Amino acid sequence: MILFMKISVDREDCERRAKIFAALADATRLWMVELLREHGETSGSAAAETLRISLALFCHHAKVLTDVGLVLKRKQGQTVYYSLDAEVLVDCVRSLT
Amino acid sequence: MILFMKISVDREDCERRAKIFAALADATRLWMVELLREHGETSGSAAAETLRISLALFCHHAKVLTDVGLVLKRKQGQTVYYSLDAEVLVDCVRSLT
DNA sequence: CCATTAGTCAAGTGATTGTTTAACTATTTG
DNA sequence: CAAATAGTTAAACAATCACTTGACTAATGG
Repeated sequence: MILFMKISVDREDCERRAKIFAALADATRLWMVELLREHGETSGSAAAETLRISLALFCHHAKVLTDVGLVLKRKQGQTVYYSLDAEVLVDCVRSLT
Repeated sequence: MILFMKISVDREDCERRAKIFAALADATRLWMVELLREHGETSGSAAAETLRISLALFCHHAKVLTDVGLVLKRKQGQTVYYSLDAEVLVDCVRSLT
C-alpha cells in the first residue's frame, strides 16, 4: 500500500542547507568555527598556530567555510581577518531545533 | 610573532560533533530528518516512497542517522518505525547558536 | 505452502574530500 | 633592494562516500 505523505521542506532547500552542514562536518573546520566564535575576528596565522595546523591547511578549510557564508573575510595589509556569521547557522537549524 | 590563543572546546569534542554534522551533510538524509520532524514516527517504506528513493537507499541513510543517535528505531511486526531524537542536534549546536 | 511486503546487507563504481608539499603573490621591515 | 611574514593555489594521494544492484531474511495474508 502506497501512502505518500506531505512534507513542507523541499529537496532544494535541503541541498542548500546540507552544504552548510557539510562545511561543519569536519573536526578541523568545526574547531576553527569554535575559535572564531570564542575570540571574534582572528587573523589566519594566529588561528592556524592556535589550532596547530599549517597555514595552507587553514586557508583550504577557510575557503570551504567562506564559500557557504559561515565565515567572513577582511583584509588589512598583509593580514586577513576571519570572523563568524552566526546567523547563517541559526537559519540553517531553525526548522530542526 | 607567535600568539597562541585559548580555546575552550577541544579537538575530541569537535570530532564527536563533526560526525553528527556529517550525518546531516547530505540532502537526502536532511530530507529524511525533516520528514521525521514533521510527521513523527514513520515507517521506512512510507518514508522511502514519500522521498522517492529506494528502500535500500533509505535503509543505508537511516543507518548513518541511527549510528550517530539522531534517529531512533522501533520494530513492530515486519515494519520498522523511525523517529527523530531532536535533543542530539540541540546539544550539537548549543555552543554555536 | 506460496506470494507479497518490509527491511537488511555486501559488492562495486564514480565522485568527492582532507591532507601534505611546493611554488607562488603580496605586504612589511631592515 | 633583500629578507621575512601572511596568505593563496595547484598537484597528488589515500580515504571516504552516495548510489545502484542483487541476493538475502523475516513477517504477513490468501
